[in-house]
Amino acid sequence: MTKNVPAKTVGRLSLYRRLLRRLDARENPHIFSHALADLAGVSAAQVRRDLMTVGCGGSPARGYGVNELIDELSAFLDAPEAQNVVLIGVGNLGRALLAYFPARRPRARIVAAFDTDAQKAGRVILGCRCHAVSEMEEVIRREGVSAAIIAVPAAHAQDVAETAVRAGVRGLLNFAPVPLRVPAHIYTEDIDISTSLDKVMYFARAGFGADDVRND
Amino acid sequence: MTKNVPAKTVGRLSLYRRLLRRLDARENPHIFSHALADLAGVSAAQVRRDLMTVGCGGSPARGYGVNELIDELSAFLDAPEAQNVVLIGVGNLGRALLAYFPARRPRARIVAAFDTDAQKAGRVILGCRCHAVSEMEEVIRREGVSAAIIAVPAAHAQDVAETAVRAGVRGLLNFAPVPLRVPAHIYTEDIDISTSLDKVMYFARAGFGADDVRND
DNA sequence: ACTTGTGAACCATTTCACAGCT
DNA sequence: AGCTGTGAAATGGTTCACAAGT
Repeated sequence: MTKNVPAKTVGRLSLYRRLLRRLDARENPHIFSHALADLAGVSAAQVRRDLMTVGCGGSPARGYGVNELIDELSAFLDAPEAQNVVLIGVGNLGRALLAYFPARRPRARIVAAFDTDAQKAGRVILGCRCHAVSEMEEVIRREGVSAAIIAVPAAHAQDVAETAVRAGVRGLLNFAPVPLRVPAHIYTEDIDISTSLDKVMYFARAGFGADDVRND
Repeated sequence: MTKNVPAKTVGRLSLYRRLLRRLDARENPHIFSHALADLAGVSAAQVRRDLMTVGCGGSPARGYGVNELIDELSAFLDAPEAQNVVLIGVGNLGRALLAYFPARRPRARIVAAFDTDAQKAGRVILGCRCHAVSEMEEVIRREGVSAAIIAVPAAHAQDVAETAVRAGVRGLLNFAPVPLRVPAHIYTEDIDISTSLDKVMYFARAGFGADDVRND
């Protein structure tokens, strides 16, 4: 069924949904592609093409129905039932993620965390039970976890990724500053903060003329 | 001079440099494009093209000199002197970033942090002086800050971005889950953790056949 | 008059493939 | 024999532009 929607499109659809939810649908129950495009910082044609890709339609007279769109996007983006997620690495970043996620993402339940620090094993940190890394494979299997968030130092990232994949995880959100070598059918999203800062520092440098920077 | 190198290429160059630094140049003072490609998870042709773009050369016999490459990449990526950066928003994520960055990025000095919480103003958090947001414009000007890291809630992101830009910042690293509307000559890198998790959740779902997922 | 939906054109980026070097 | 450097081709993604709808 799913017609091979590009990752970039999925990303924008997630953004559209978030922006639409911030709108008060009572004030304005409909929105035109160019208005949503403005909010998202993309072109109107891009919005229409993205929505078309997942079968969302609007009317030339009124545009797209806000609530309708939110529901259709959710039907596309969300799995039928909530998906279980684990966090690997409960350092500074890991704790920030624990504080950030559970609140606003009820469809992705962080069911367990793992850390090599023996002090942390067994404790409950920010509402999330923390286990030793040695228990990871068993817990992931038992809980039917579909994705893992990797927030460990570079040196351990490949290792924990392999363990997670062996246990049946199908998606990885990788904050470690190294690319992971995993089988092709495992989806990996890298969030490389160091590289991002390098890019910002590079383009923030004085010396770019009229600034014809090609961003993506 | 700088010949309009695409942001994606700059990102990979930053990655190559990081990977090369992890190598022990004594063990292996030279590296072939396919070996570096393997480490970076890209094609060998990609590596050669990227290095060519910034004028790095190798020899068909030995490949590229590791230390030489690190130096050439640094000459390209780094500004002549260290650049000053500020952090806006000292919540959970902001503190994690403070703990993460200063250690490993000596070229990007986080010279100040800002928060609306009056409790934090004046204090030194993780080695970084924290100011009230009202002082932001003045501090950014005084310190000659070239980039800002935005780690505030969605509702405040546009506001603080505008203030930072008004004060002369040229690059933004945005962790808030909304796109920023800033002038075209300001480089913005969005790190949208919510969207990234949505993408992982989407592609981690069961039901993708032989997995012909188009990633980027 | 202003919109949506969409084939076609366009553009950026990646990969191919091979000449030239060692 | 195996590499680098690089035009040329291919791929993937975005924008154009316009027919059709209201």
